[in-house]
This record gives sequence, structure tokens and C-alpha cells, in this order.
Amino acid sequence: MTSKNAPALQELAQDFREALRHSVYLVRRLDADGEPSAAQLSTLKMLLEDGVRVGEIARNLGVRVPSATEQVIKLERAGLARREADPDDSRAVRVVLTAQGRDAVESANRRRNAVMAGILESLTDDDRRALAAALPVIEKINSTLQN
Amino acid sequence: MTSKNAPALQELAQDFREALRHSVYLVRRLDADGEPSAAQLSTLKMLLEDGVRVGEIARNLGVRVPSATEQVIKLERAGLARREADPDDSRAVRVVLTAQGRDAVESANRRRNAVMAGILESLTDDDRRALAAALPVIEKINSTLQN
DNA sequence: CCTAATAGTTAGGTAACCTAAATGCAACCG
DNA sequence: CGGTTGCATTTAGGTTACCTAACTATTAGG
Repeated sequence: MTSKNAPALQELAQDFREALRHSVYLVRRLDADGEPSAAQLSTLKMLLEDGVRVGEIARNLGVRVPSATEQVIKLERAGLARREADPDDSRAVRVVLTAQGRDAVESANRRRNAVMAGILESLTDDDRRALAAALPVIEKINSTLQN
Repeated sequence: MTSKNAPALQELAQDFREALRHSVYLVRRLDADGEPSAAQLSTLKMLLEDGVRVGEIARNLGVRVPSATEQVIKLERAGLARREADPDDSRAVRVVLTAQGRDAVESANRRRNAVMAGILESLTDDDRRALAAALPVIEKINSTLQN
């Protein structure tokens, strides 16, 4: 079976890329008005662990620091997060969720999960098993990002 | 095992969303300068089948018609596609790839596949098998989009 | 100390989406 | 056959989320 591996790798790469390419549009479908955007939710989720620095957010999301700053400012204006001075390093900033921010993450997650669950409902048990088995692999691939 | 299904659905939805959320950043990593963007590649790939209408592109990608128009105009300016009058319906437009456009799709795909293959290389055989098994499922989910 | 590195913000730009409105053609109806 | 209705597309004007370059403030090292 090892002889099948080299060609399969190229094909797998192609198919996986294709699947991700299409998934971008799926993810957009989960957005709703009056709810933090996907990018903001990504930032908010990071903040569930308290006192995160702007640079950490950027690194974790794979974006540049100014993009993270921008998101944090938007969250702050929306009353979902607060910027606090870092006691140890006064160059740094600690971003923390407000209670409202915590609620926003939770309710957005609930709603989005429900929509997704509705979609997954139409799959067969075998399909769901196959999907579940692949998710840790996909996360492993995604963690390649962190460099 | 049916009793395990209802809770598993919520959890699967959550995990799948999480994986896709992270994958957005992975996909961005595959971009390179001097190459059509991911959105443009999506449009170009549709054009591999000749004489596609703007509305079809939009529907297929899950975006609004003006967004498709915009992409087509950009491709045209880049010399990668051409807009032709539809002989049967003069309201409509047929978008076709130029030879240069065809080359651009192919070489961008080759390069992007190679990068992805490099990432997948570090997986175990089992991982790759699990991923391969899930891709048709993911495509099935994505096709939910088409409405 | 002073210089180099680090953390973050500001300024200005681009890509890719959106809605609403305009244009131009087709098709149907009386 | 003329008028209305509807469809395909473009134009105009926004928004969001990214980017690079340049600036400020603070820390740390020689």
C-alpha cells in the first residue's frame, strides 16, 4: 500500500483544498445579523482565557497585530471586551471579556451550532462517523499554522 | 447506539465549526503574490467549463451577482477571462477563460497543491485515511449550500 | 545611558463581499 | 403591436477584515 501513498498525497491535497475552498462559503452561511461576525467570534473565543495580549491574539489567529488591534477596538466599542494595562509590562495590553461579551460568545455559539447540527442531521450515521474521525486530523493540520 | 446520536450531533456540529473556523486561516496561508486570489481561483475554476453566465457563477459560489460581476471584471482586466455576448439572449453574458487564464488556474493549483501536500506529508497513514474518508462527506455538506 | 528590540496604535490602502438602483432586453398579455 | 412585468447584468456606494509602513512608548542589554 506504500506505493499508493505518493500519488495519493497529491490527490488528497487537491481534494482537501477543494473541500476547504467550498467550505468558506458554508461558513459564511452561518453568519447572522446582530451577532458578532465570524472574525470577531474567533477573537472573542480567544478571550475566554482571561487577560490575553493583542500580540497573542494575532499570533493565534494567524493575522498581523494591527488586524488584532482593530478587532479588539471593535469589540470594545460593542461593549464585549475591555483593554486593561498589563501590571508587569506597561507597553502591553491585557484584553478581557466583559460579562456581555461572554454572553455574546455563548449565544452566538449556541445558535451557530444549532444551524450546523441541522445540516449534519441529514447525514447518515456512517457519514457522521467519518466526519468525526477526521476532525482531529484537520485540527492537527490547522495547528501547523502556529509555526 | 442511537441514544448516543442526539448528543453527538451537537458536539459534532461544534467541533466541525471549530475546525472550519481555524481552516479559514489555513486557506489564507496558501495565497501567494502574483497569483490569482482564492476568490478569483474559485471563479476561474468555474470557467473551466466554457461559456458560463455571471448569474451561474454567483449561484454556484454562493455570492450575489454584483460580486460575481466584480470578479469577472478583475479577471478580464488581468487578461485571464473574456466576456462575450450570448447569441441566444442578449441580456446575458458568456464568460470564457483565455489561454492565459487556463495556464493561471493550472499553475496556481499545482503550486497550492504542492504546499498542501507538504503539510499532509507529516500526517500518519491513518490520519490521511481518515481525512480522505471524510472529504466526500464534507462535500456533501457543502452541497447543501446550493439550496 | 544609550541603543536595539518589543508591544501596540495610527494611517492609508486593497480585496471581497453586500444592498439598492439603473439599464437594457425578453416575453407575455390583451 | 404596445405596455407591463420580469430577468441578466452593471453601477454606485457601503462595510468588514485584512495588509504594510510609520510612529510612540517602554523595556532590556552592552
